[in-house]
Amino acid sequence: MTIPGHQHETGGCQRVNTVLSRIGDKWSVQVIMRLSTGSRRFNELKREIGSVSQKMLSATLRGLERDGFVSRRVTPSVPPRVDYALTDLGHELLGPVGALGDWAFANIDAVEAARAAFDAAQAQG
Amino acid sequence: MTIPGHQHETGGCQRVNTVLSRIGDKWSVQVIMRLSTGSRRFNELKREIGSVSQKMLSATLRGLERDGFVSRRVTPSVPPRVDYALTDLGHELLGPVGALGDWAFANIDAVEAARAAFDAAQAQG
DNA sequence: CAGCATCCACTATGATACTG
DNA sequence: CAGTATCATAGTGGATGCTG
Repeated sequence: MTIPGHQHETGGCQRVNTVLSRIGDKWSVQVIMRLSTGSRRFNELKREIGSVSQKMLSATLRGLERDGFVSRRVTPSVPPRVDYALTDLGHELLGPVGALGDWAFANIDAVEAARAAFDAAQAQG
Repeated sequence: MTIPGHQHETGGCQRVNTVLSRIGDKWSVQVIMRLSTGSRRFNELKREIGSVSQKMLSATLRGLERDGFVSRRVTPSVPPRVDYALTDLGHELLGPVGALGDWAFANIDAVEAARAAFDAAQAQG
């Protein structure tokens, strides 16, 4: 992406976008950050994140598992036990995602100020 | 984001997520990458991206402008001329976004292989 | 040229109830 | 505990036609 245009030959832009979309969805980054400190059970994650619904946590985990970022280990006991953890690929992803998150966190004030200024200009003009 | 949990005190996670969501949306990164090489007019961008609709390009640019990543300069002529360019903040964003894009591009084969394996396991199991 | 307005299909998210 | 199934709703994205 540092050399604009160089990946269009192979349709790389659209393919890469499927990964960026997962990063941008509502819960994936939350889950990845939680798992960065160790594996978690389903309801552990749900409690920690708090505001996520069962359905969305389930869907998010399935998406991350499908992409190869998260592993799912089932212990067939009663009650059942399922542990989620980052794969090697998931840990690698943590690098650039963390950098983007850090940047966003460092600049969130500037972004929110820009939004406020824009909205004010709209309301007035 | 490298120190999990440290930004929850100020609700940073939710606020940061609004930035990540913009990165994850369908057209923002495309537009940012195009503008990284210089300013563009509306229809220039539309032609270059190709598959984007007028409505979505318009909405994407307005969103990026609102967040302070893109500037919009109007030349009141006939026909009208509008030039879009990255702001300083937009150029800074290019760093982490480019890194994530590079990572995604470098690992897209692994991700697609994981997807294929997952889908095959589903179809069979 | 650079858009906005309208209508429509599809998706994402959530609330609730149920299951092995 | 760890989900799936169902229903309801809000938002996204696209097609088309119109405007200054």
